[in-house]
Amino acid sequence: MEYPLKIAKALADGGRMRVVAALLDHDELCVCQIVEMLRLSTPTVSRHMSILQNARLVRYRKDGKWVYYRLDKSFPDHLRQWLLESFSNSEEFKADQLTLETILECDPGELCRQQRDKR
Amino acid sequence: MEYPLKIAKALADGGRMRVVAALLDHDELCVCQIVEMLRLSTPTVSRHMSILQNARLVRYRKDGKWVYYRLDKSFPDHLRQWLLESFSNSEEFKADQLTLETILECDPGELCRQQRDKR
DNA sequence: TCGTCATTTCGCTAAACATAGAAATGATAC
DNA sequence: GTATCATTTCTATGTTTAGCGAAATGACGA
Repeated sequence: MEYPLKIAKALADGGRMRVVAALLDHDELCVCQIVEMLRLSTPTVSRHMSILQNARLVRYRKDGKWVYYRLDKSFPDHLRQWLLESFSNSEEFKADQLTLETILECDPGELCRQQRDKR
Repeated sequence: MEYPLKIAKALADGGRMRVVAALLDHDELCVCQIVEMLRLSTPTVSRHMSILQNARLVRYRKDGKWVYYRLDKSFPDHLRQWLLESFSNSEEFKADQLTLETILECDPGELCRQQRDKR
C-alpha cells in the first residue's frame, strides 16, 4: 500500500504531473529546462524533482554543471500506459509539448543565463 | 492532463487509497462498513467518498437507508492493473482484507448501531 | 586556490486539506 | 404525520504542502 500511495502523492501536483508527462516524451530534461517550462523558481522545481525521485519515478544524472532528469527504469508499466492514454487527449499536454520544442532549441547554458538575468 | 491529475489527487490520501483497494476486491461496500474499516468519523468518510466520486473512480447506489459504493465502470483499466499489482505485495492491504472479512459478517444495521453507541 | 555557476537546502509565509462535532437532509417505519 | 435512522453538509481547528528568497553545496575553469 505504502508504495502506490507515495506515487499518487508525488503525482498529485500539477507541476510534477507536467514534468512526468514531458519525460514520457523526452528522454531527459535539465533542471533549467523544467524551470522554463513550469515557470516556477529553481528552488521550487528542485524540491518537486526530489519528491518525484523519492517516489522512484525519476532518476538524475550529472553532466558538468547540469543535472538531467529522466524517468526511472522502475517506472511501473501500467502506470505509464494509463498516463500516456490520458495525456493523448490533453490540451495542456500539447501546449507543453510545443513550449518544449522551443526550449530544447537553446542549450542549457543560454537558458540559465536568461533565467539569471531576469532576477 | 487535468483528468489524471484529479485522479492522482483523489488517490493521494491513505484512507481513500485503502477504500479503492478494498473495492477492487469487493463489489460494493456500505458507508458504515468503510467507516469501520478506516476507523474515521462518518462525516470524514463521506467527504472522502465524494472526492473519489468526483474523480469518477466510484459510484454509489442507494438501498433503503444505506448507501453502497462501488468502482465506477469508467475506472481506467491500466490504473486498475497497476494498483492490483502494487497491492499484491502490501501488508496493509492484506490486513484490511482480513478486517473486511469480519466486518462483512455483520449486517449494516448492526454495524451502524454499534458505531452509534460508541458516541 | 579562487571565482563562477547550476543546483540544492533552509527559513519562512500563505494556501490547501483532513478531521471531528453539530446541524441539515432524505428516506424509511410506525 | 411524526419519529427514527444513515448519510451528507456546515463550521471550526490543526496539519500538511507549495512557494519564494537567501544562504549553502559542489563542480568546473582560470
